[in-house]
Formats: sequence, C-alpha cells, structure tokens
Amino acid sequence: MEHGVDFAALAAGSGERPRTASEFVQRVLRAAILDGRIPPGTPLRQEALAEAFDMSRMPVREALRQLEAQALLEFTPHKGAVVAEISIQDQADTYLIRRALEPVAFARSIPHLTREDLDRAEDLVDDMDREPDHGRLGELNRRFHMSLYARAGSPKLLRLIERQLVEHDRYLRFHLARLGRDRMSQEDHRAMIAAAADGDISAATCVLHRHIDVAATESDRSFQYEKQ
Amino acid sequence: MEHGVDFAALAAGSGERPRTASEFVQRVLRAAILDGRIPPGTPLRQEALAEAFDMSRMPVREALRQLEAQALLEFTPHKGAVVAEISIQDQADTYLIRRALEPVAFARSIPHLTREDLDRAEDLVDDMDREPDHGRLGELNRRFHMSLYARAGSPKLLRLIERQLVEHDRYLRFHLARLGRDRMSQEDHRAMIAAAADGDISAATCVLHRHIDVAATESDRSFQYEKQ
DNA sequence: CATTTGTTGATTGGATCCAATTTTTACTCT
DNA sequence: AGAGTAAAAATTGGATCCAATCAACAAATG
Repeated sequence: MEHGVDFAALAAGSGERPRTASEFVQRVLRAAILDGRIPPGTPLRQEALAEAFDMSRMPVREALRQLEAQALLEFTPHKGAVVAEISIQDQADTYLIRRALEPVAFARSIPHLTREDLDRAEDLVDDMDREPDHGRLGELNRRFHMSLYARAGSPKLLRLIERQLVEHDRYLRFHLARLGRDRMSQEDHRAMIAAAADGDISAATCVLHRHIDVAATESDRSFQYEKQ
Repeated sequence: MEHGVDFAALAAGSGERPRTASEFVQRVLRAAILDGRIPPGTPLRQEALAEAFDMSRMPVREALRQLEAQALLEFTPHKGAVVAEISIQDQADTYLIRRALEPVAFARSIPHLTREDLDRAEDLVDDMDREPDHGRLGELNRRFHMSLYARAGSPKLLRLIERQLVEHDRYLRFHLARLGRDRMSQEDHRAMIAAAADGDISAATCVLHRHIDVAATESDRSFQYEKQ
C-alpha cells in the first residue's frame, strides 16, 4: 500500500471483463487515472499490479505501454512508469485545443443533424440534471458534446475531440468539487441544441465558443483553488 | 515474403539503436509505415518480425501495442495487427485538424520568437531546397513548421500538432510523386517567416491558412491520382 | 571528511514455454 | 458434389524464468 492506492479493489469491482487480460488492466487503470483514484506521480510497479489483478506481469506490461502511448503514463527505461502529472498549463492547453476543434466539428455537423440526434442530446442533458454521481457526469457531458458533432463526417477529427474530452475528465473533478454540478452551464447545453435545431451555425458555434471559454476560466480558478 | 515487405532489410539498416529492443522495433516499423514501405493492410506477424529483427516475440509485441495506440496499426484479439488503412477522408481530416490548430499555435508563438528561431526556420527552408531525398522532406517540413510554433508556450498543443504532421507524412509521398518538390510552396514558407519577423500575426496566420488549404486541395488530387 | 568505487537488492527488459483462440484442412454424411 | 463438422495447423495471449540495468548503501582512498 506504498502509495495509498488499493489496486486490488480497483481490479475487483469493474464491469464486465473484455476479451483479453491486457485490455482489462488497461481500462481499469485508465479509468482510475482519469478520475483521480490513482493520483499523478504514482509509480506503477508491474509486480504489484500483477499481484493485485491476479495475473502475470506480461499483460500488465502491455497495458502500461498502451497507457504510455496515450500520454497517461511516463516511462523511463529500466525505471518503470509513473502516472503523468497534471498541471494548470496542461488544462489550459486542453481548452485551447477544444476551442479550436469543437466549433469546426459542430459547424460541419449541424446541417446533417437529425431530429433523433437532437432528442438524444436533450436526453443526455436531462440525464446530467439527474445523475447523482459526480464521477459519471464527465461521461455524460462527453457523450452530449459528441452527439452534437457526430454528423460532421470527419471520424478522425471526432476521435481527436473525444480524446480531449476524456483528458478533460482528469480536471473536471476539481471543477465539480468547487462549484458542484449546478454551474456546469446546462443553459449553454440547451442553447446549443436550440441553435442547432434552427440550423443557425454561427449562433451555435458562438455559444460553444463562450461555453468553452467560461469553462476554461472557471476551471483555471478551480485548479488553483485545489492546489491552494 | 508473403506481402512483399523485406522486414530483415528494415531491421538491418537503420541508424543508432535506442536503449531497448522494443523501442528499436517501434521506431523502425513506425518510419516504414509512415513512408509507405510497409503498405496499409499489411498483416504484421509477430513471429516473422521477431525473426527479422533477431529477437524474441516479446519486444515486438510491445512495439506493436504502442503503434496501435498511435493509430498506425489495428489490432483484433487473437488475430493480430494490420497496418492501418489510409483514405482520402483521413487525409482531409488531417488537414481540417491542422487548419484549426496550427494558426492558433503560430499566433501565440510569434510574439515570443527570437532571431535565432527565425534563422533556424530559414535554414530549414534552405535545407528543403537542397535535400535530394524525398523521404526526408517530410521531416524537414515538420521541423520547419514546429520551429515557428515552438514559442507558443503550449506543450500539449505542440505535441498534438506534431502528431498531425507525422501522420501527414503518410500522405506526403503521393503529393511528391505527382508534383515533385518544386510545388511544396517554399514561397509560403518564406512568407510565413517574413510575417513572423514583422510580428504581423494576422498576415502570418493568413498565409498559413492559405498554405494549408492549398496543400489540402492539391493532396486531394494527388491521392485520387495515385488511386486512379 | 568528501569522493569514488564495489556490492547488493529491487525492478524492468527479454527469452522461452504453455494455453487459448482462430483459421484452415480434411472428412463424413446427405 | 456440397454443406456441415471435426481435427490439425498457425497465431496470438499469458506465465515463468533469466539477464540487464538502476538505486542505495557500505567501504576504501585521496
């Protein structure tokens, strides 16, 4: 229990197992890193993880390599992996990237959005109002945004945006801890749906721009608050 | 030699070896995939690669996993890895992403560019004029662009852009095969340096926008030409 | 006393072997 | 002959073992 993280508990309670052990480890660790259960800087010892997951070191190694390629870990040869640090700079960069990419996807998607797409987006906003678990808000928020961009016809762009939203989750919990769910700008979300329903691209992207900018400045405060 | 790729030759002639065998394999395969020596769709058999690189299957496996996380391979459990396909859609998306991200980085970088940065950028443009090997033009072009964005103060944004430029390399050779180096818009490159030297952000980003748009439409033609 | 040099323990990198899964081949039955 | 099925081959996933490397500490030397 060197670093206060109960890896065995992580390994135990976690949905259905994928086909391979390696992928299982990868998903569990990924989720735990994103929501902060494994804090930045934690060294991940292969032997300890293998024992906690009750398997050999090999699938653990493969999982760690994949997480490294996703920039969630940092490897040093013969020294092993540590959870990548988070920083206010990184958070700011995430918003900078989202601000550049998401309006493009939104603008390209709006002309092809169907009634079903908009209904699904609205359902997700409602779900967010009801969801009691802060940890799951990130996923709902992500699915909401992605549902509005889904018709952009640019799979690679969408994958990239989704990745930014996932990395954003690493910081979202600070935001929620300080302000709670109420300030998650549900009005912005509904305004985006309305503008998209009207086919008003400039209005929609304008709301989105503001939405991301507000989130950026608020999250900046939340991060500084968290770190004193 | 099932798929006409001489893996042993790849393994043999390739610069200095990194610390670990896994990283060596990763770099060699990555370079070969990017410049098309291993064509899209090629299945990568662990046993064959291990023999070609004269090592066991294990470092090969780790390398393949990392390349998968970089979206250069696609894995199917118990079936193995194949080189990711390229498509005109993917190429278009790459330009869409570059168009959204690079001007942001350039605008943020310009106020902090030093004389040395600009000199280095100019050297790289000159190098591109002289470089006889088409395969290396991609790297020089990448380094040129990155040198202009280097002072943006957004490491994560820069990593993302560099990744796009690397993936761009997979398509660049079609462009060069059709038009040759002459049309690589060296004038744009020099115009970008000049505008940056003047501190004229809007002029610089304008040139960059046009530069990317022209490259996008030309590359689109090159791709269709290549595939008939 | 500071610095350097072995030495030991811990940890990762790599090799080899075994198990699980998929694909192919061969065979049977209609 | 053709479809379906069972056995065999090929290939990947996982376990175990050994080697290489790094960190910490002790001892020797200036």
